[in-house]
Amino acid sequence: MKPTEKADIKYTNQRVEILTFLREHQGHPTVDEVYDGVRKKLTRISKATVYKNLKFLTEKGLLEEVNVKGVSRFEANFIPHHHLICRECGKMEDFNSEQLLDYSMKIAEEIEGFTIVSTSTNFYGICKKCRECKKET
Amino acid sequence: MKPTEKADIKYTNQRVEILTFLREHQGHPTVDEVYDGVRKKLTRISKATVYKNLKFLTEKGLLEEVNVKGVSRFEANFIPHHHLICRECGKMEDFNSEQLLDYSMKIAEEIEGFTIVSTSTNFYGICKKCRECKKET
DNA sequence: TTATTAAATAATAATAAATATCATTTAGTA
DNA sequence: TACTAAATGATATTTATTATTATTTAATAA
Ligand SMILES: [Mn+2]
Ligand SMILES: [Mn+2]
Ligand SMILES: [Zn+2]
Ligand SMILES: [Zn+2]
Repeated sequence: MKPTEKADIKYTNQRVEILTFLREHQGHPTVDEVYDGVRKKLTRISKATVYKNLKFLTEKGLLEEVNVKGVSRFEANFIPHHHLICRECGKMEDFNSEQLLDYSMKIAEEIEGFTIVSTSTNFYGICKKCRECKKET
Repeated sequence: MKPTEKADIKYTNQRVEILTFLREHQGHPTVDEVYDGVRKKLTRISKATVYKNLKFLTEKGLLEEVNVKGVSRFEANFIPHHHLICRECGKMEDFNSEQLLDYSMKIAEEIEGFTIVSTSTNFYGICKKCRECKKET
């Protein structure tokens, strides 16, 4: 693990592989996708360990849990960004717009009762693939 | 149910009560909160019916499922709006900003590969209650 | 480098959440 | 009012998640 990395945790092989996998796969993988991915390196890893560590790493602030259409997914990208979400298939892509972040944070300053520290905008629609599938029918 | 309402569905007592409850409780209730709320009117309603109908009404476009900190919640407010989300307790409040919707939709026009139909911004932070709790410790 | 030890793991059991089944009831209609 | 497809309630089943525990391991210091 990078020596620059904060977090006072034990970097076990299992945790390193989970983090590495998520950092190399920016598509917001599910629990099962993480499990299958990590198993290629650590064939004996238990699914309970994957569950426990996804939860643990999320609590420690090294991961974020997101949810699309009822399915939990995990995010390792901590650079503030937005998401394009397909209402059809649940695909979730990163989308960057510094100006939208700035605009939202400016608006956040006006909000009372909540102390806002970050924002993220979801863009809902239909992805290219799903749009083409629908045309065919 | 309002005669103006679309949706070609059977308006059973159970469905009417679920929709009514969610429309009268804008705080994004969970499955259990819906179940408990609706049971005050329909004491014999089954939990399976609540699950089935929340899913059904979501598919029919009369409800929306959201998720905060791994917990499913339901939304009956279809007027485009934003959310203030407490990272501490998971509270989720509505927040309106027409200008932010406009700004986001303008940006959405530039996006390729996705056809965007709506946007919503999440403001993450800490609510008043949680902030005061933390001060005390 | 090796010994020590608290924490993490694998395997599995236990819970909780969600869905499926099916006999009975009901909303919508004719 | 009678008919029928669909919905319900009760419960079984499945799936997702968390807890338990004997064993292993990462981090620390001798
Ligand atoms: Mn992302
Ligand atoms: Mn809302
Ligand atoms: Zn899609
Ligand atoms: Zn709070």
